[in-house]
Amino acid sequence: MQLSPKYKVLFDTTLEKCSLKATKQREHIYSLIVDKRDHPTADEIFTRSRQTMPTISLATVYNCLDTLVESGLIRQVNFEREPSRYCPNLKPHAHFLCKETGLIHDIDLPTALIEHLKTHLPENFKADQIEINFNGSVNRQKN
Amino acid sequence: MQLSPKYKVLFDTTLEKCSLKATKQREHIYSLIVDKRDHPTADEIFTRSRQTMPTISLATVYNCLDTLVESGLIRQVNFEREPSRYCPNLKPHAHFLCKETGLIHDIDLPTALIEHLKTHLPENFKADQIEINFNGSVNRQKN
DNA sequence: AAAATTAATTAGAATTATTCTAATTACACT
DNA sequence: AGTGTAATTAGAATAATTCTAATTAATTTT
Repeated sequence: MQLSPKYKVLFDTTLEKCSLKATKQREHIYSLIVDKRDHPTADEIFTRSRQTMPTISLATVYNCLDTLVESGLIRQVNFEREPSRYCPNLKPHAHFLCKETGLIHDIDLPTALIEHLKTHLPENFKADQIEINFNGSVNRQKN
Repeated sequence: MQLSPKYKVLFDTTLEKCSLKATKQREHIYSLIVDKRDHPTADEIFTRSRQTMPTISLATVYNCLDTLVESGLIRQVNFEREPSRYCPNLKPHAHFLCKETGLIHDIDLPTALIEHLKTHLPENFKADQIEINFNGSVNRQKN
């Protein structure tokens, strides 16, 4: 609900750089995604945002999410054709969807590994982005 | 439209193994996907299938595609939230979506590399599947 | 500061891919 | 031939997202 100085600066400067306005709706939605990093859907974000900003509309949520994704402040995460989810982690990483819990986990991957993947492309192929999604289950740790 | 013996056997034995029936609609749809490997959508498959099987319904196309995916005869390919596409290539491979042409290309990846990716998962994470999607552009080769 | 311009938000309708429902058809087995 | 089960079918329903047109907010120009 309240962005920490670090994220506030990132938010302001990033939007500035894209000549987009740092509106209160955009900041509110961004702060929700930064605060609760459970990869929420647009609808979940809509519900959460109305708790403290009851007049916000679903269209605005979608608009703001698009803006945040385009500016590079958040990433859109898609598994199969499920509703899109949103993630504030900007480090290169993959995602893991646990089929038991439905939870999505960030998986850190070394940049070198991601670059290595690109070497398998034919030479006239130029990749802007790589998306790596794991499906599986997270086993409870023995104790 | 007519499955080669190799694919016909694969089709029959795979469905048999899953105790599913090798109906003419399923075979027809499978043959279209094997024949024209351009990663068609359900709707494109529906249009193509009606050319030689005019009574087939869209629901059947979806049902057959589900069946073929579940039996492992084809793979479902999803980019962002675009309509699902279908692919008969069963070797482990990634996909590359060219933003200029909209075409999807298969990218062969060594099994070892895919296995290597799994080593970056926390040890209690067990992956059933990995999906790797590239976005970018294919540059015309200089000549 | 008022007026004008532009961008962002809003509510609700529209779209689109997909799934569901209920009825019919096709086939395998007695 | 009759019965049971699975598959197909048409059309309705769903759900996520996008679109439209009107309003609001913010910024720049007069």
